[in-house]
Order: sequence, then structure tokens, then C-alpha cells
Amino acid sequence: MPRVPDSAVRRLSLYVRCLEGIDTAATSTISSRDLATAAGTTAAQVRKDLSRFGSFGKRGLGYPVDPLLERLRTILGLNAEWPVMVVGAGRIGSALHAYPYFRERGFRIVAVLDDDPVKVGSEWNGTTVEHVDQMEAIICDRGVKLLVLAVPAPAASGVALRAARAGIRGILNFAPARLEVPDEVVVNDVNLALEMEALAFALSR
Amino acid sequence: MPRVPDSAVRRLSLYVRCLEGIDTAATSTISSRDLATAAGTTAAQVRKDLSRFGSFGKRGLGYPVDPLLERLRTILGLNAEWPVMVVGAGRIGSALHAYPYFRERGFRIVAVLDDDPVKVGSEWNGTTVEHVDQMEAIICDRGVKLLVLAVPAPAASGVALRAARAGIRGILNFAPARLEVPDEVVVNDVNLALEMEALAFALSR
DNA sequence: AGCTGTGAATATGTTCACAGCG
DNA sequence: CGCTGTGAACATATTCACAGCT
Repeated sequence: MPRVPDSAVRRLSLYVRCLEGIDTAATSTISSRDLATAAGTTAAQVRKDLSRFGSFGKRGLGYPVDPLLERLRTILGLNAEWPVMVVGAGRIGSALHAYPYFRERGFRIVAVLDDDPVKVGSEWNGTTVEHVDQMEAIICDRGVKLLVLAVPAPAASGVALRAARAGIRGILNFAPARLEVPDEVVVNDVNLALEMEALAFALSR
Repeated sequence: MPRVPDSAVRRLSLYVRCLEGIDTAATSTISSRDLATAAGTTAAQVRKDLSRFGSFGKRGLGYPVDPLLERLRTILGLNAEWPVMVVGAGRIGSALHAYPYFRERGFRIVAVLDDDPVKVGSEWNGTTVEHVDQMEAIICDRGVKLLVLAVPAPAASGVALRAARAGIRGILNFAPARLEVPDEVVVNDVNLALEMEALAFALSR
């Protein structure tokens, strides 16, 4: 299977959101042009992105909305339920937990871990905080493949490596640190300070 | 001034972080190779990125750390203080407020707004929540140029447009919605569900 | 000799343009 | 005739390779 550029994956997610907003009773089909307008891209881009995974549009008509949605969800892995572990019972994890779009997409937070004895055992948005020492056992027991890492930068790489060895396959990393993990583990860095700096840069010119 | 690719700006921010971790008493100069290793890129990439803004390396030696840091901070606009307004007194804004790297970089949250009467007037991490009706006045009075937008998706575009008209120049947008703002306003979208989906996609193959 | 700065070569991603199906 | 699917053209970003300074 040829590699899919990261930018294309993000657009596919956007297409899902746009398609979800369509009343399929009224319109059962959508053209690349209309989908492009909704998603903020070009018609050619939409067609290229979709054709990468086969051709399910109808020439002269457009793409049938429901089958396309179903197909995109399958491609993106959104039909499966994803148990998610959060390490770092702070505000970022809390924000994600409260984020409605998170659960909607099948991401289910099944464990929240911290190393602070004050936090361990406390209720955290309906979940009991467990100690980070339990990490490996919980990953195995609950079949967790995805990790949200929201610990201070110095601790990040150590936790990530332990998690990877215990079976974690993907990490959403909020710590401003480079994670040293095996190649087969996918890391997605989210650095909020950096996003802000990109704005500051743009305004400084 | 030629356009700077977005990916390059992000790397420049990373270089700043890496350089900040260096003890300049011990090593006053760094080679592109060493900086590349620290930042997770290649030596050629580092040199290309830096040469874009002039040549301040010394052949045979490398780049002098302190002057390079100073130069990068100036380029990125990190020497200035940036007053920031947060609209949406929820968990995301709260997380940013608590995020240490935020204040460190000169981003100072000078106002937190919400439209919920229960929240307005309450203390929010040391700042009093003000009503979103006050937005335009506060933007002007406090000279705010940067906005963190963390409101529900349906409200996002309206708030953004009002803010833009009142003088906001850059928006860090956490709402999963396309903002309709004038071209001169820079928008940086952060979509956490989408980042998670990118992981799910990678693992689904 | 070591390392920068940079044009040239390559790789990657986007847009164009049109053949061909419905 | 409208709209998809896609190779070809284009644009952009990264890597190579080496001349030239220290």
C-alpha cells in the first residue's frame, strides 16, 4: 500500500466532518466541488485524495454520501472502538476527556494515570486515577493501543518507552520533548506553545 | 521578504528550545550537525533554515549559541510581550493558562471571556472572567493582537469575525470549524480529535 | 581539516486538463 | 453534458554535494 501523506489524512478527517453535516434525506450525493468548498480545499484535491483508495464516485453525479462516509470511516479506523490511556492527570487530559468530539469518534478513555499520590485514587471526571506503576499491567489487561501523554517534559520519554514496550502503538504527545521510542510506534506531537509562536512569527513580519 | 514555509517556522521554534538547553559556559558554539541531532532533523536542513535569514555561522566552527538564540528569538517575535485574550473559559484555555512554556515565551493572558453568566465574574486561575460583550472594548483597551478561541464550534466563526474587526491579528483556534475572517488575520487551527484520528489511521494499516 | 552557505538534484505534494463513463 | 479519475505539468520542500572561509 503506497504511503499516504499526512496532509491527506487530515483532509480525509475533514471530509468526514463535512459529510456528517449533510442531511442525506435531502441530498444523497455530493460533487467534489461542493465537498471541497465545505472542507476549504479544491475539487481536484478532493478527487485525488479519494481516488487514492479506489473509485467510488459516479461520473456525472458525484459521490454517494452515505457509502462515502462509511468508506472514509473504515479507512481512518473510526469504526473501531479505541481504548485510550491518559498519563498525566492534569488539565490537558481533562480537556480531552471533556471534549465531545473525542468520544464521538470512538476514543474511549479507559484509564488515567499519575505519579502524584495526592491525585492517585481521586475521582477525575468519573474515572479513578491510578498509579503510573500500574501502567504496563493496565495496557495489557485493557488492550490499550493509544496513549495520550501529558506529563512534564523530563518524564515524557521514559514513560513513552515503557508504554511502547508494554504494547502501546500510538502516542499523542503534549510534552515538549522528543520521544525515543521504537520505530513501529507512531508519535504525533502537539506543541501548543509552538503553535502560538507560529502566530507570533507571522505577525512579526 | 520571501515567504517562509510553515514547517521551517516550526523547526526554528524547536531550535530555540534546543539552544536554551545548552550551557553556554561550557560550549559557546554548536555545529549544524549537533543542532540537527538535538532537534531531530538533518544538518543540511538546519543550515538551509538558518541561512534563510542571513549567515551568522562561522565556517569551521559552527554557530555561536547566544547570538544565534537572540537572533532566532527576534525572528520569531519572542522578544516582545504578547498580550493574549482567551475566549471560552473552559478546560482548554485553563490548560494553556497553566502551561508553563506559555508565559515563558512572552504570551501573557490578559483577559478571559465567556458568555455563561455563571462563569462571568468568577475567578479563573487568578483572572476574573469577563463577558464576551466586552470583547471589542477589551481588545482595543489592552492592545490585544492574539486570540485563543475555545468556544463551541457553532459560535466560533462569529466570535472570530468580531474579534478580527476589533483588531485581533492572529487566532489560535481550537473549535472544529472553519473561521471566516479577513485575509490579513492569521488563523492556526488546532484540532485535537483530528490529531487522534491521524494516529488511528496509522494504526489501521 | 572542519563546517558553513548555497546552487543543483531529487523527492514530495498540489493543480491542471482532459479522456471517458454515466 | 456533468463530473470523476488520473497522467502530466507545476510548485514546493528536502537532500546532496561541494566551493570557500576560518
